[in-house]
Amino acid sequence: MLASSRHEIGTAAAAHARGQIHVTSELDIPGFAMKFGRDEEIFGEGESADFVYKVHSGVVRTYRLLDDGRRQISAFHFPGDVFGIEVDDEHSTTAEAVIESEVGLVKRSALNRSTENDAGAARALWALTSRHLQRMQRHLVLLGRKTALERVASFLLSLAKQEGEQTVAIPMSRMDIADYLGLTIETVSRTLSQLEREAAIKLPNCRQIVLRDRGRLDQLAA
Amino acid sequence: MLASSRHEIGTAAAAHARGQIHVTSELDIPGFAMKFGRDEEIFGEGESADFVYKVHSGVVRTYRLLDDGRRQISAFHFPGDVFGIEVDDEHSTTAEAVIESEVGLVKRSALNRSTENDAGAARALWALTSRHLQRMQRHLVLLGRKTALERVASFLLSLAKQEGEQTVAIPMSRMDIADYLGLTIETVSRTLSQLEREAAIKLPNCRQIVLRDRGRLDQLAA
DNA sequence: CGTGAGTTTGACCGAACTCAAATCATGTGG
DNA sequence: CCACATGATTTGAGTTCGGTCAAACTCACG
Repeated sequence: MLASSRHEIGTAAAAHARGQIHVTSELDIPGFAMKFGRDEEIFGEGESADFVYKVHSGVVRTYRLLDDGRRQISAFHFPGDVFGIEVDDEHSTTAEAVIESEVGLVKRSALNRSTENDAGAARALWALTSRHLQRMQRHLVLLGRKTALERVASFLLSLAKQEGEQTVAIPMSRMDIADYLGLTIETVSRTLSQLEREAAIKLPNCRQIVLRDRGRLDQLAA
Repeated sequence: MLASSRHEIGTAAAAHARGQIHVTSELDIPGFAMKFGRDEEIFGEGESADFVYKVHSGVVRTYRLLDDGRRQISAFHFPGDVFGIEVDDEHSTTAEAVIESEVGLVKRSALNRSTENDAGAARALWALTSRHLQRMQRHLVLLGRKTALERVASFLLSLAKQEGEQTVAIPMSRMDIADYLGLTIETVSRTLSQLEREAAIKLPNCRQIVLRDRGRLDQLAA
């Protein structure tokens, strides 16, 4: 149940202060980009929310931690996804790179300025937040009402949608999947094995999954 | 596991068309108010999202339904809470009155108009959505990582915060609580009984709970 | 190759679920 | 006002799904 120990190499804000940045332009608001290594923290829960982030490449997880180490990953963010938006001054989750990732940053102050003049920008920001909310609501059903088999099937399909391919690369560890689906790594592993026995998928190795019977998965995803 | 049958007396939009409305002003945007009886539907998932709603009195639940009837209540809305905000044209959840409730309505078109001119209004709308998102994230942890005891304790405390009193009125049924916490009614009931045996609470009747040892509840809520 | 983290598998356990019966609450008609 | 009918809640007994603990396996890296 305990989340594995994570090394905190530094936050985006800290690295920014250290000058480890690559300037670029982003969206319609100027920003810059940063690279984060595997498991590197992008921002921490409770930290000052000075930036909004966008995945350029790689995968990012955002999560909340309970006192005793139980972890709930609220979302994985893929290229094109924006994350770290907050109304309050503090981040309500921690964000880490799942694999080496390039992330675009926009200063929140700049964003605020532009939303005060530009109703379109304001609406875009709201729309992003609202999409997050929709994802959370779907996730809520999954965590509250679905079986392990259904959770894993839903997860695989959502990954497949990301990739569109027949064979899906799994960028995250079993621990990440478990903490996202509200299961243990053993249950995730067993469920994948079961799906393979049922010939719904094939797993050549633990980071690669071939969808063999998408109908079966769709049925399970409900 | 099946949600109990619900009678659909009509939607807000339909009633509006029938003229069953009480005109009033709401927030900084003019709107009107409606009364809904126990279990009456306010809007349905997939229906056109023509209004945004605010609880004046009573309690409202919003939920999603799976094909086979499994239900996940995403939130209870109490007086002062705004619900039914959508970016898309369709409601992503169903909303029903838990008890007789008076609800304020604002036309979305009016809201859109005002957010295009007024950056403050736009930000207020975004802030509301963002608060919903925060609630969802906390709920996510509860559904994914907490035990039945912890879920029920968290729920009681959140109700108590609504009321601020020592003795808490429970407006919703065990079924509602179960579908909110991702449990069964039997588990909810047993857990409440256990908390009573532990002297953490007292339940004079099934719709009334006295908080006896808030420290214990806080500890469980983690 | 050897080492160690990550993953899979096995055996067992326990929290929550299911099914069923008893109890409580609420509203209705006599 | 009481007695009953109906639905909601509680309690009980037994089951099961997913968790825990432990061992075996895999694979990437030095």
